[in-house]
Amino acid sequence: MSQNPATLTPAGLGQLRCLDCTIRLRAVCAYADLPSLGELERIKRYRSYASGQTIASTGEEPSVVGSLVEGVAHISTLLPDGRRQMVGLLLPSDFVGRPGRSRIDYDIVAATAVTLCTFRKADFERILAANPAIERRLLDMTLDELDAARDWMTLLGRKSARERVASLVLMIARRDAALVGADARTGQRVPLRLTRQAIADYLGLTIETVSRQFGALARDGLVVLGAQRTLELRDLPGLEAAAGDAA
Amino acid sequence: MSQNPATLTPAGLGQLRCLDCTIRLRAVCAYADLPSLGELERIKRYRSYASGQTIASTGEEPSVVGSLVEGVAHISTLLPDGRRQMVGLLLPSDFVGRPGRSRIDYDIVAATAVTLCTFRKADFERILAANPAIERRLLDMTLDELDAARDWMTLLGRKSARERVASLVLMIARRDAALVGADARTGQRVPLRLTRQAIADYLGLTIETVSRQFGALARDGLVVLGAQRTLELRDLPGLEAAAGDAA
DNA sequence: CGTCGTCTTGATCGTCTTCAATGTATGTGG
DNA sequence: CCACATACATTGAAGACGATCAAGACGACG
Repeated sequence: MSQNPATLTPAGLGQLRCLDCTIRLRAVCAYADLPSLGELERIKRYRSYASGQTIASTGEEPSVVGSLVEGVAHISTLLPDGRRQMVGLLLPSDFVGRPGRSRIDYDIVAATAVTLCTFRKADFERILAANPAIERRLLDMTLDELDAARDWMTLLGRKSARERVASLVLMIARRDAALVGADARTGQRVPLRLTRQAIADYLGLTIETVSRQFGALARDGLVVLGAQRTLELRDLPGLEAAAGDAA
Repeated sequence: MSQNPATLTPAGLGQLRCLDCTIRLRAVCAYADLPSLGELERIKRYRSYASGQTIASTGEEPSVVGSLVEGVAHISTLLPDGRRQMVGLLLPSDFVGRPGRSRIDYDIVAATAVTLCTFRKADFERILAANPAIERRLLDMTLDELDAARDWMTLLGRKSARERVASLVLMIARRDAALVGADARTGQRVPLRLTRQAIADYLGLTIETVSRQFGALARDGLVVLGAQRTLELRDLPGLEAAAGDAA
C-alpha cells in the first residue's frame, strides 16, 4: 500500500484459515459464500505495521486493499500549513482502501501495531465483480461509514469543546462495551488508546483544550482519570447530558 | 418518503422516458443495461416537493428511495437545543434514501422546488439484488459521498471562518463550471442558491459571521457581491489561497 | 406604502487558541 | 541506581476569533 516496508505473514497469522478469523463475520468477506471465501483465502496476504508507521499517504495509488485484522489506524487529512484533521478511525474488520479509484487523498497511519489482511487491488476488484454478496457487504459498510462521518460533522460544526470530549469518551466506552455485548455503564473502565494529540486532531481542538476539558469532566465528577490513557465512568447520565445529543 | 403530501407525476415529467432523462448518465441507473432500465421505468414514480418542504425527517422509516432529478435539497442533523448542521447537499443525479436500513437519522429538506424519481424501497432492493451493475454504481456514488464528507470534516474541524466561506464559494463555482465542462475562472458569475442561514448551517458558523466574511472577501477584491445570492469571481488564485488548501 | 423575511453592521462577551512554563512517565547510558 | 533525555500531559496568562445581542438596511410583495 505505501512504499514503507511492512512485515509479511507475521507470526501467528501466517496460516490462519478464513473460517477461524476473528473478523470473519464483520469484515467485507462476511457475506461471502464458501467458494469465494476459498478464493480470497488463496490470494490473501497478511501485512504488519508498527505503531506510528504509515500505511498509505496522500497522493499515492495503492496497489492493495484489505481488512484491518488487529490494531487501530487513523485516517487523516493535512492542510498545507500543518493543521491536521482526523476523518476516520479504522478498527478490526474495517476495510482499508478504495476499489475503483486509484489516488487517495488522505493519510492512513497505524496508531498501534496493526495487521492487515490484504489483496492485490486488481484481484480484489475481479472478485468483487464476480461476487455481488461481497460487493453488497462493502456497500453496507460504506453506508455505515458515511453515517458515522455525518455524525462527526455535527460534532465538528456545532459542538462545544466540552461536548466534543464527552462525545468521544461515550463513543469509545460504548464501542468497548458492545464488544462484549453490553451497554456502557457507570463504573466502566475505558481505555482511550489515543494520545492527547490524536484526540485533539479527531475533535478539531488543541491538546491544551482537550486536557482542560478532561480536567473539567473529572472535577464535575463525571469521570475519574487514570494512568495510561484510561478513565473510569462515574456518572453516565451526566456524561450523556454533557455530550449534548440527549434531549 | 415523508408523510407530507408530495405532488405525483408533475407536469412535464409524467411521461419522461429513462433514455431521455437528464441525469441518466450520472444517477444510480447509470450502469443499468436496457432490460433493467426497462424494469426501473415500469416502477418509477415522480414526486415533487416545494421549496422548504420536508422530504424525510429524523426517525422516519422511509418506504421509498430514489434519485434527485431537479432542484437542490439539504441533509441536516439537529441537536436537541436547536443547533443545526448540514451534512450533505443533494443535487441532480444524487441518490436519496438508504437501501438496507430502515430508520434515518437526519432531515432532508427541499431547498428549491425538487423533483425525485422514486421507487418503493422493497422493489428497489429486489432490483438491486438482481443487478450488480446498479449496486456497483450505488457503491461508487456512496464512496464519492464519503470522500466529500471527509473533506467537509476538515473544513469544519480546522478551517477559519474566512477559509470556510472561500472554500464554499470555490466548491460551488467549480461545480457550476464543471456542468459545462469548464474550470472555474476569474470573471465567472456564481449563483450560490443558498440563503445565509443555509450557508451558516453548512459551514458551522452563524449568519452574522458568514455575512462579515463575504464582506471581507469583497473588500479584499476577491469577489464582487451581486443581487439574488450571486457573486462574481474577481481573483481566483487569491480565493484559492484564502480557502487554505493550496500550498 | 407598509410588512415580512433576509441580510448587514456595530458593540460586547465568551470560548478556545496561542505562547510559555511546569509536571510526569518511560527509557538510556554512566 | 540514579542523572538525564525524551515524549506526553497539565496548567497559567494573554489575546484572537467567532458568537451573541441589538439596530438598522434592503428587497420582494401584498
